Amino acid sequence: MARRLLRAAGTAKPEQIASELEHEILSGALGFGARLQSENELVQRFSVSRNTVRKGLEELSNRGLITTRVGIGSFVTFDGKTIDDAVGWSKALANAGANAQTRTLRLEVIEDGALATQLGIEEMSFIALDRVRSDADNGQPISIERSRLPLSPELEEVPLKGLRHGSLHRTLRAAGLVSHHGEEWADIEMLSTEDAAILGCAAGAPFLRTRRLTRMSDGRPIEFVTSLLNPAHFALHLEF
Amino acid sequence: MARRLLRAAGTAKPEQIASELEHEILSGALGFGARLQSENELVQRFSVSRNTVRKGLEELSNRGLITTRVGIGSFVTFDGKTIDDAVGWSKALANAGANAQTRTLRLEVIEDGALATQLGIEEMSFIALDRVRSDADNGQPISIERSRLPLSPELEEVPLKGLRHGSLHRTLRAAGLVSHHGEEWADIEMLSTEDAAILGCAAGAPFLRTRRLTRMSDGRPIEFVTSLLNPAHFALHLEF
DNA sequence: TTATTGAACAAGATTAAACAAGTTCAATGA
DNA sequence: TCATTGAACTTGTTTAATCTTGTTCAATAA
Repeated sequence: MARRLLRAAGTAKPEQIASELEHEILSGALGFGARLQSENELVQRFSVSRNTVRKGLEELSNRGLITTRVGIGSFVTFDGKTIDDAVGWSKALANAGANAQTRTLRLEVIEDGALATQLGIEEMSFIALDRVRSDADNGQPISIERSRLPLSPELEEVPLKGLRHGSLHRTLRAAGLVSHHGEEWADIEMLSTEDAAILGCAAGAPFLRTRRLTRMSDGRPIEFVTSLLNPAHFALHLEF
Repeated sequence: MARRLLRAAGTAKPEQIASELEHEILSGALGFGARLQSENELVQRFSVSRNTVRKGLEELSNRGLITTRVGIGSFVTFDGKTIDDAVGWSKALANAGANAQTRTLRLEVIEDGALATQLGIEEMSFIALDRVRSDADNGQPISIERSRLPLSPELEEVPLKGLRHGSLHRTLRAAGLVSHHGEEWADIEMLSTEDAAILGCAAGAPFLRTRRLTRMSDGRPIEFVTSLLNPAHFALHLEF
């Protein structure tokens, strides 16, 4: 809850609770129809009084996210589309409204001690998923995404069976890996010769590079993804 | 505390208290979102009256370091690492830990119908504030920031009197213009010859460009700022 | 004169407790 | 088998006490 508290710093407790639960709903961790924890359970979880919990739930009810029924509990009644492939904090927008095609470059298990150290975990095995995105019209590659997922029992079958419906987000959700908070970096990188070959650009061309690390609510890293975006096709966009 | 008191000897008590607390905030002892001691606790800590404590807190609030809420307390709302005077959601981090110097290129009132149209407002007068940031060590320019603020009665004196404490954030805060939400875009721009001359780089060099629009809670635009950041010195960083 | 104090009261936030009322489910007994 | 009971859960509602900051004002000290 630490991250959420940061965002809601200086606000009243009911607002912090509403913010935390709203995030779980909008991120899809609590899907349509799901039952929230009972008020007494929330009392223990947030270490507040029941009155305070109830004010938070009332706020969520006012926002149209949940409905509450006597003797039963509170349920998610928000049917809006949850944002696929990550939370709605920063998205890369294609300038050309072109449809993008995705091609998988590789999907396998790798060992990466350096990344494990960087993430502060012991597990050195990762699922490596490299994908290249292309303009559906002319077939020109416009971005590369390299995902690294710490290998967990829930994900062991992924390299064999592939992604669920071709979506990494759905695969992670099905495995119970829901992103809660994280970090993103954005800077400029000059293309290496290998990447330039994949992307059909000149080596040394400046590309927008984003690196994103998402974590679970307990801080365990879920995914580290590095994207190379053709600046002619992409800009980063963020609403706050 | 002894040293602090010595340093602030001869100044008013509220100022001493503000100075002491400011030091704790700037040093990181009180991080973003942290709650300050209650006023009654501060009364005991500094052995002054509550009115005096409150004056000190009011001073900190004016400096943009804390916000205070009835029935809850005072909270640190100063991020400490924001490169520009803005909300602490996306920050450009200098790779070199160098201190940055800021030089004002211009501060005047301009007319910009295109921008007014883009922002969806009728007022075509803006305060234009262009600043260049330089490495304090070697004096090399590393970024340009161009702010455009819709001219309002509260801001009419700014071009004449300058910024409050040299800070745009404090000036806006004093004018009651508090940013509530907004948008940001980030992409790559090749330097124009004029910008290249200011920045001491070659024309056509790829720079990180961010454009940010902040609005008040009622949707009125407060500031539109375009930044050009030297990719050798800056990366964008976002926590979510 | 000015800064500071001390005190009182208002108003918002939070807690803790008690009780009412709706739901579920298993045990009970005819 | 079937209806009933009752315990154990749920949310709904109210109350009082205690914490917080907001505001005002007269007394006091430098």
